[in-house]
Amino acid sequence: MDGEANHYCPNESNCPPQIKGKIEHFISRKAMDIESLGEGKVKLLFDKGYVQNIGDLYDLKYKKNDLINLETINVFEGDDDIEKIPIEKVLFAFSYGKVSLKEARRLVDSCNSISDLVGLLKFDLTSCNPNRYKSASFISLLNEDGSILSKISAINRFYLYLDEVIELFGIHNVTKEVSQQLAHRFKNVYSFSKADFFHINNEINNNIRDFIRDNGFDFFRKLNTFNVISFQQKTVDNIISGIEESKQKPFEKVLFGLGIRYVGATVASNLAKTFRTIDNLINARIEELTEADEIGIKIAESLTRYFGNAQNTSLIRKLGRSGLKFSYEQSNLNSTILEGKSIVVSGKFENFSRDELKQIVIENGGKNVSSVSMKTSFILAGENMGPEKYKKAQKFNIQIISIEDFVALINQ
DNA sequence: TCGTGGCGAGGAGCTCGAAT
DNA sequence: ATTCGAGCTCCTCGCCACGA
Repeated sequence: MDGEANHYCPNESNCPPQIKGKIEHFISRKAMDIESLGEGKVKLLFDKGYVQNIGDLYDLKYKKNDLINLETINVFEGDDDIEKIPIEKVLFAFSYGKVSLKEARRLVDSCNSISDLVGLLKFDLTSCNPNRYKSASFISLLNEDGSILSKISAINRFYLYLDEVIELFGIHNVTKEVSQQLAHRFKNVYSFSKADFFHINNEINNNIRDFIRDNGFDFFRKLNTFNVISFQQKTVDNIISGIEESKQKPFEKVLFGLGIRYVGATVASNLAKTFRTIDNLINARIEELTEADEIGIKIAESLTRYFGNAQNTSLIRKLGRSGLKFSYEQSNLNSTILEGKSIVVSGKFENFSRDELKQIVIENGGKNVSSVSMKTSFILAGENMGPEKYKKAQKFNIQIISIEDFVALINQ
């Protein structure tokens, strides 16, 4: 879109990054706040076909046993350095458990050049007491096939590219071309499991198949170029209970979670209060929408576009059947002491979270705002309030009050 | 058992642009 | 012209899983 920093993919319902982004938005703190799920786990669940849209999250409880022990090596998209592997990780991976990553790092740190390192690996450590230096047995392993050391020496860098590591890895059978093919293939998958790993290698070269089948996955795991994401019992329990608890979230949070363009937390809250139910909102015409507080033509058009898509309305029906709230529940005001006041909450508080304080503001008739302006009534400041907010408060002469003063004000 | 490392939670600031 | 929310990035710290 012209003049905009953000580009919206027109292929909304079939573009994987956009679908994953919508799921991430839905589970985020400001929306449904589903604990223990985040970017990495959402991507794994999506890539493995467990979650194709936000509605599928509510079916995960039926697949609990499939999720436990689900594991992937996760390649982050757009990471330019993904191919560069520090030499200590290469040594760690080649040691097949004989040397720790920490120990490999210590070895590398003690060297100023690759020839120092090769020298150290070739001579010094083999004479050490193996109990003091676990590396010793590893070094003798490297020495059995001098070509590993000589190749590292020839490369003369403290990092290797992925294809160079693969070339070292399958040292007797892998050609330069095959290692480049493999490196390219790994770079261009987002995540893969042990089964995917065998599949890739079977495709490429039968000669190295057996070797990789026995050692490959663990080797790449050790290389740590890829992040390992795994679902253990505790994680799965936390995710399932987080998803169940999200059914208690009020309508405005659900509405925000749908990820409709221009509908953030505040707009969602206004819409929920004004239209009361999802059906009223779906059926509202543009002119009815723009009559609502702070809703202009852009937001109204965005809403009608969203609700005009049958996939979106069927998703909403599915979420409704799962037990999510799609009608507004009026919260009882504790007082009207903050009526007409715009309040900024900033910093850390010992006994309250910021969200709790914002809820207290609403329950007492006040309005939460996120940035300081001349219209701000006061700032409720905890430890380490934003320095820019402080500057603006000084500039506009806005009162800054402590949590103690705020509590006293509410309890008047 | 303890150290390590990644993910997620919770906080911040900044820019852009919609609403008024 | 001004206000302030949306949408983004960045930072720190605690939790969890894994390996030595």
